[in-house]
Amino acid sequence: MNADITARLANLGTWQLSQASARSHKVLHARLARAGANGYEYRILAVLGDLGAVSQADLGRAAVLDRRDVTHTVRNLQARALVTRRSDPGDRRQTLVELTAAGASTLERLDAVLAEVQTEVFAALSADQRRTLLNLLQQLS
Amino acid sequence: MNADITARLANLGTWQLSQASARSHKVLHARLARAGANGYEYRILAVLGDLGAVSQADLGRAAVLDRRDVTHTVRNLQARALVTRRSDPGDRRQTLVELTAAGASTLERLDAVLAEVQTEVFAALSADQRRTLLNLLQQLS
DNA sequence: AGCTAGCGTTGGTGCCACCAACAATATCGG
DNA sequence: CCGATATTGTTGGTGGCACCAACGCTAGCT
Repeated sequence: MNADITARLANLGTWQLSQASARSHKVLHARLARAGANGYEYRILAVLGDLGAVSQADLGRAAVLDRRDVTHTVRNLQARALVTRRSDPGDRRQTLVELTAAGASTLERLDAVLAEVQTEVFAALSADQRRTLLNLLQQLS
Repeated sequence: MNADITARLANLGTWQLSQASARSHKVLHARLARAGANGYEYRILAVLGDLGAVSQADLGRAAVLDRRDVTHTVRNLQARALVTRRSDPGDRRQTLVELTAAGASTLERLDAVLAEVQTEVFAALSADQRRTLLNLLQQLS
């Protein structure tokens, strides 16, 4: 599989990191797509699941999404009746976003997808190795 | 920095892997852009540096690039006089691509950029930790 | 000879991360 | 209180990356 890759690339740590991530993303993206969602959508639903009603700005911070992507994605989720939006009476600049019941059940479904993806992506590692890997990745930041 | 991220995301191994990769990519992309190149271009130049004259198909295999992206990118590199293209007399389906002298010196420059990026991206880890990380990432494939 | 595979071209797509400019609202400091 | 600055959300993008359909030409296999 890796036999043909040129050594100049294969020897780069950043290449190995990006290839591992690309493989992971491929699995995740295919599974999310099959479930009718993309990465931004899951991220937003996940934040709303954790935090309840939250402003778009806080949503973007918690999901690490640019506010323009929050606007685009929330608009799309609202069109699919997965979230609602209302002006925040306490701060008229803000719009509060909240899961609908349909949104909450979609999130549950997607959470299960994400859990399967973790199992699949990290299948080749022991629990110990996986912990080591994730600790090292965190240490990179 | 990570204080605001929602736990549902932060606890996913795939999230941690993609965030680490995104940070790495951000550094790499900024440095390549400053040097006048992008990821696909560096990959192709790197393969040509390793292998010499090579068909586009082999180029794509060695750089892990779709053949259409090979065509697009090689065309662009040729327009910038960094590579040449000629029909392969031994197989008339194939086009051989080769670095020009300008291409070779651009590759040298970019190799130095890539080396600096490795240093920067993995700065937070000891040599031992880095080796462990890269071994684990490889084991994922 | 006929069928299949490989090659390169042309021209895309969606996802992701990133951004300029604007109007409305809130906060801060004098 | 007022002016300056910051925040918020919208509108509408961009480039990089990974991925792909369809075609004509060439090569390999039976």
